Amino acid sequence: MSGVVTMETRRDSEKEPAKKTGEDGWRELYPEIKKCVIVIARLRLDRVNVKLKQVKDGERMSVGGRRGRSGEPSPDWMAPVDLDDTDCEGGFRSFVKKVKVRVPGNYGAANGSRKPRGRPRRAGLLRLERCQSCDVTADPVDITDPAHYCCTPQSTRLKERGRRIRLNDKQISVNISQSEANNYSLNSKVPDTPDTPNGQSQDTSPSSCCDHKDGGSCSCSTEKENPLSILFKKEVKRRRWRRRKLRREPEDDSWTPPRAKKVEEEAKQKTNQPERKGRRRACGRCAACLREDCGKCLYCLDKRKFGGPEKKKQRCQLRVCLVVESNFRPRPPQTNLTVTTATEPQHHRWRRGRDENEEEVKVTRTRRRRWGGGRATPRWMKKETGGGERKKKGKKNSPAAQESSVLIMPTDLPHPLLLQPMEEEEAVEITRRGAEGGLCEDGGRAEETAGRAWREEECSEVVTESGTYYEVEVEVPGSDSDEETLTASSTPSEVTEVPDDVTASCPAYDPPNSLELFSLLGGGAMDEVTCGWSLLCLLRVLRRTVLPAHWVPVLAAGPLLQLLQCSKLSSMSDTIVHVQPDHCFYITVQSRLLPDTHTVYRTHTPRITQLSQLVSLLLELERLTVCRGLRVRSPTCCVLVAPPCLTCLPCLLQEEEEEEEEEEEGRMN
DNA sequence: GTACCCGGTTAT
DNA sequence: ATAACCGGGTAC
Ligand SMILES: [Zn+2]
Ligand SMILES: [Zn+2]
Repeated sequence: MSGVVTMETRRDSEKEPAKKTGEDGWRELYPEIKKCVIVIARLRLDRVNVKLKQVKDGERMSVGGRRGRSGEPSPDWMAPVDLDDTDCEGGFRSFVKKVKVRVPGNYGAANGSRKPRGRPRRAGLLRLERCQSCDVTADPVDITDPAHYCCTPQSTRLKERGRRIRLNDKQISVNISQSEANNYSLNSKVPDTPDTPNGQSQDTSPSSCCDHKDGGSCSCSTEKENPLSILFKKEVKRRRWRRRKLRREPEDDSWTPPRAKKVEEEAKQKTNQPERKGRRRACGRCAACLREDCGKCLYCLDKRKFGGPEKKKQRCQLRVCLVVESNFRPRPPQTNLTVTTATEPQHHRWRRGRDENEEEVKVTRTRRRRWGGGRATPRWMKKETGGGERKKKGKKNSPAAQESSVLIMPTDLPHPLLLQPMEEEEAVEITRRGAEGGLCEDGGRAEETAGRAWREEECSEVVTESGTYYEVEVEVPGSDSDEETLTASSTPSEVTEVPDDVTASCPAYDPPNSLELFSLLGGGAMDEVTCGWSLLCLLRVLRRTVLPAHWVPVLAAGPLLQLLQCSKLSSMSDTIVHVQPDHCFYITVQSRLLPDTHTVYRTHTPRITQLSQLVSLLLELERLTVCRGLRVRSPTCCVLVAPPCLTCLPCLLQEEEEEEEEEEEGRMN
């Protein structure tokens, strides 16, 4: 046994200073350490100390002193170690954990291991990883237990872990006391490290520890001492365990806490999320795709053909496919498209969440989509599983249920895109509530004049209690079918009631009640009559539904059901959603047809089969604005753009081109 | 084999 | 969170 080393991790904010006392310094001081004890303790609120004590093989730590509040520490967490001064104040305790330490070195040449991916690593980051020889599948493993923290990619598990490992986090004491026997290994690449067959298990690279790429030759499972990397990192804020892997990687190459795994799997099943297949591709048709590399942007300059170092390896910024991009990433305010300061793949951000753009090229509008990615599906678009009962009950007391003709508007509206119904959602969006619903018994309808003010409050309540789904309850009092409640999903927005008299063109006839359930799934052949009929049904439902502000449903010749934005104040004024008898829709804006390639077609099922879809569509439209295409209007103008953009890219480019031309002309003269 | 560039990983 | 790097999938 030799000295004690203190590894100090500081808050991100106080980086840099005293590097030598940090991990690097630690390593420099004790390059020969092979085994040690890690002590994690909280000394001060603003600092984390990890003490490392070198121990000999098999040596037993005999530690007196403090014990965890909950009694004996588990064998692996040997005991609290005496830390100087004040460390136990505030209810935190220190424990000792056996770890193996290897001296960091450079990857590469010496042991023939691979260069890690990603940014070049700073030399010698100390990494901590759960030993693969541990029984990670043993059931009652507490994922909150630092002992089970395994770390691989910084951005994934490590981050998860960091959240808990933060020693100024109260949880640490709890977590540690629950620990079980586990081994850690500490290491970074060392030249003298015995190599492994595929040269990967030693890799500090993200997928490293058990990257069975080569088909099961991983040494992790067989070699107890397999060194894994560990990184002490305090900062982390992932909300859930996330495991990612290359498509081709085998399933079990990395460890996910069982519980988290389970959750993940369940979630996956629930959302019916299709396996990701292939990578996304640009549409190849949009203005951007058809463009040539600009040769000026950051990525162009990176390309070999422009004499670049080929480091960034990204597509020309001006060629970022519009179809893909316009979907989810509003462009930065700056409209200067020749910028070279633009950030590197911002698109990475949204890409991650939504992976639907693969198959771009062949997707036609007849294909029904399912959005699975990203945040959980709002509940309203999920199948109701035995929630019927509960729902009713809950509603009874909910403010929403007590108001008539009032829309609840949650305040924090998620991106409308996230509200997309799943492809296979059931047609249960609109449910009839019979008399037994008993809503509103207490004269809840009195509120018709209620301003919008109160709703904010109510909304948040609703949101809080019901999680993340948005539901609008509309009570239609006094109609022939007394006490009828429609439930439609929606999102906050200005809302208005649909005036009854707007639908003048609607023939005055009443579809049978059985059709009031607006559900047109089932597809199949529908004759004209049926189609017209179904439009009527839809119209009828719409008339009873609170729609986003100033959208008015009317029936037009065709037959067509049109939704008009009647307000001149809306950015969507003069926009019409045309729903055809087969419930496919198209959109016109100021008499211009919204091009088929436009996002909204991609983000919505081609057929409107659910009221929710329609509402969602309208809400999404409300987010957009008409491309001003000031001086010129590109033939491929997108018509609707997402602010802060005011002009679509094609128009901008065209404008740009013309400007250039003009400039040249000016020069010539 | 090469060019392109997506998307995971890592530094900051 | 975001900028940067680069392995590797894919089309050719
Ligand atoms: Zn470019
Ligand atoms: Zn494109």
